[in-house]
Amino acid sequence: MKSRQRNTKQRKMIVDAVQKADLDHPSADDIYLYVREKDFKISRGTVYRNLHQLADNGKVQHVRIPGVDRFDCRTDLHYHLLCTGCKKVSDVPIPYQTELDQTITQQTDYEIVQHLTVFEGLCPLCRKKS
Amino acid sequence: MKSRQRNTKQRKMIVDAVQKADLDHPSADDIYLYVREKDFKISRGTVYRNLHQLADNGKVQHVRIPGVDRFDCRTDLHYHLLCTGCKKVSDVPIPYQTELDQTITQQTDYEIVQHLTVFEGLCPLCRKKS
DNA sequence: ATGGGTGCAAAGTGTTTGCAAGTAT
DNA sequence: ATACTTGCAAACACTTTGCACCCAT
Repeated sequence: MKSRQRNTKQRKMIVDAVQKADLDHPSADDIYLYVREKDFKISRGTVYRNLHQLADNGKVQHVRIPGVDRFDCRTDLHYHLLCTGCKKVSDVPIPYQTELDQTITQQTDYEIVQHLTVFEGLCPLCRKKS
Repeated sequence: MKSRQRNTKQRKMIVDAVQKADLDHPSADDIYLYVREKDFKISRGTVYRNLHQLADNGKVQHVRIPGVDRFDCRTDLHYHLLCTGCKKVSDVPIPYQTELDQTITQQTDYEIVQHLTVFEGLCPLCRKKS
C-alpha cells in the first residue's frame, strides 16, 4: 500500500525556486512567476499543490504572514519581520522561544504546538521615502 | 474643512456586535451575519468599510489571524490563541512584550512598530475529539 | 501498468470598490 | 445643502479543485 512521491521536474524546479537566495521569502505567485521562466507551461495549481506537499514533508516552511503567505527554505521555527511599506519579509535574529509554548500550555487548557510572531515596521529604504 | 464621521445606525450595530460577548473575536462575516438579523438590508460592504474605519479610529482592534481576520473590542495590544481544530480565537493571559519591539529595532535596521503573536494548538474540546 | 502528478479552467473565499441613491448634520 | 454613508453588484486577489491526460516508477 505504500505510495511514494515522484520526482517530477516541476517539483524540482519549485524546490530550487524556494532555495534561490534572490527569491527571499517568496509567495506562491513569486515562485510561479520565477519557475515559469524555465517552463512556460507550468500552472499555478501545480505550484500550490507542490508547495503544500513540500511543507507537509518538512522540505520547506509555510510562513503565514498578514497579506500573502510566503515560503521559506529555512525549516526551523523562527520569527519574521515584515516591512509594512514594501512588504518585504526577513528573518529575525532572535531564537524561537520554545518555553513560551510550554508556559501557555500550562496557563491555558490548550495544547500549544507552536506560535508565530511577526514584527512589523518600516525597513530603512521605506523609512527614507516617507 | 473638518469632516466628521456620522453616527449611522449601521455603524452603531456593528460596534455593538464587536462588543457582544457571545461573538468572541468575530470575523467580518460573523459580524455581518449577526447584524443582519436586526437589519436584513445591511450589506457586507458596509460592514467591511465600518470595521476598517473603526479600527483606524482605535474603536476596535483588527486582529490578523492566519485564515480569516478577526475583530476585537479589546484595543490594547495582546496575544492570541488559535485552535487549529475549530478555529476559535481567544486571548492569551500574558502581557504584551513591548521591550521586544525595542530589542528588534536595535538589532535590525528596521523601525518596529509592533509585533503580533499567535499561539496555535488544540482546545480541550477538539483534543477530546481527536 | 498503475497510481501519483500535471495543465487547464472553473469555482471558492474573503475582501474591496464604483456608483447612484440615501441620510446625518 | 453638503458630503459622508449606504446597498448593490461587480471586481479583486489569492487559493483550491475536478477532470482527463500524462509520466515516473
